[in-house]
Amino acid sequence: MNFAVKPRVQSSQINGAAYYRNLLSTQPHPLQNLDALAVIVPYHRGQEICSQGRSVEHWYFLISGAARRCAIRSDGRRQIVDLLLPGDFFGLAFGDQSDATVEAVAENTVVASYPRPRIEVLAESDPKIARELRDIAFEVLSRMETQLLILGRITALEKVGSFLLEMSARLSNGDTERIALPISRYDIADYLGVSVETVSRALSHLKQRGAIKLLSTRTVSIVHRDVLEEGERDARANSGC
Amino acid sequence: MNFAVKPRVQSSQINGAAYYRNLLSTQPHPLQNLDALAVIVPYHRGQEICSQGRSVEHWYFLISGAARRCAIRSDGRRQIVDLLLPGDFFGLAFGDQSDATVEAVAENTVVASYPRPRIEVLAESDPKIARELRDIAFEVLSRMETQLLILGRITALEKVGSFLLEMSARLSNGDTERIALPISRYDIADYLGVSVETVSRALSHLKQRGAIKLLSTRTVSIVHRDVLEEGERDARANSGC
DNA sequence: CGTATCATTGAGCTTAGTCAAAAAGTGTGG
DNA sequence: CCACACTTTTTGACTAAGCTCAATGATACG
Repeated sequence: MNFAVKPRVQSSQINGAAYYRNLLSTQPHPLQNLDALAVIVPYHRGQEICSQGRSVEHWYFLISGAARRCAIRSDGRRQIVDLLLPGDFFGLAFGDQSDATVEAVAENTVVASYPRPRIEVLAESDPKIARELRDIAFEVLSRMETQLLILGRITALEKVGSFLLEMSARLSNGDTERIALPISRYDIADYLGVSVETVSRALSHLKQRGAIKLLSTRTVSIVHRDVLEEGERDARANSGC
Repeated sequence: MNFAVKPRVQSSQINGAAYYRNLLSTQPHPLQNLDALAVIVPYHRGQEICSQGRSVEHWYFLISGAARRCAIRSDGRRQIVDLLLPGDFFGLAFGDQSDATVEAVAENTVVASYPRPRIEVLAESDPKIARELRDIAFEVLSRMETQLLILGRITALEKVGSFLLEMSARLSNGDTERIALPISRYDIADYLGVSVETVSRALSHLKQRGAIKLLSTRTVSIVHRDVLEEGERDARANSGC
């Protein structure tokens, strides 16, 4: 009973384990030296990666796909407190109070998990590893701060705008103006603390105004970054000329 | 030009330096062993403790008083992204993008600052210190997460309610039902992402309903914790009987 | 090809923001 | 100690942004 969720390895076209291990080694990240300790597991869409209890036992690294960390309120409402994209670490220090669980949001989300006790022990003897763990914590801190700044914005238009900019920055695949949103409108809504309808309306609004293009429902192309940053306010001044 | 802001030591009733150093040593915290390295400085209300530039050079520990970390938006609106209370560390890893500055919010806010390069060097050779730094990072992470959960709440009543509960938990001076709010309504508003008037109304509402008592404008006594947790929703059910 | 989920759009209602003014503290100097 | 100016807090009236409910289109998936 090591894993509460039993993940099936999808040996679709390629030999799973070896392929993912290679994927991990080619992606530069702080714990590179500890990759031998990592267990690599692919998850299905919606599958639980870790829940409150297990989070203290491992550090996780998202190799591919996407995941969300959710907190469920007493009223049944869901809040997405963290969005995990390729290259992100998670699972370090979930608040004691928030019983947050992490779920895969894309099909075939691949996660490497490092056993916490082992890396702690290694950090005791290897200051380089200790420093890397610290750097990872800072990285997570910075991600949370970004999220905090987005949530603190007032209008829905601003929130959606800065969300798109954040996605653009974090999914930077060379071509930064074209974003493949990894999550549904529902997820965006719960991530930004607004209703689904409002997210949809904000996107339509931005599209109508020419700030973005919707190549498909999940693919956004940014036309005018400045409009996304500033929300409604200065939009008149910008579109007026 | 070590300090951009020149703080005057207030040798009010007691010898400043020695008094604060004693205060620091009596307050248990992770970097206790490094207190000899710390520079202890008292600040006036509104005084800047550190700005974006300086934040990378030091780790800070708030000994007494209170401070706020603010980000100023392009539209001039202020967001308080972190509230520092006695026992809190800060200054570790401000996001690159948020040019946040930390300001004292109470008169005579005393802060210990540890030079970052020095402690980094020490962490290289002492795994115990390395671990303590990590623990501090997790502590900050947990604080940010709490803030994220509060900001994610929908109604203003819920936000104010959970803010009071957070204050109650963090200012736990034995008597947890009586809270001495360290910040103004304006600050609360910018911390929760609502307007001042809304904060005031929410407090009045909670008072009228009997969930809290306002002993003075800045002193709140919690009567019914459950109402604060749940916001409006179940309030009828609770007060109805 | 049908079904379920996701996305968009509209109409009415509620909440919170804005503007404005009064009330309550706070601190200063006479 | 009081009067004064200043800030903070509260309350009211109006307005607007976003939520809810509801219906329709689009997509994905078996």
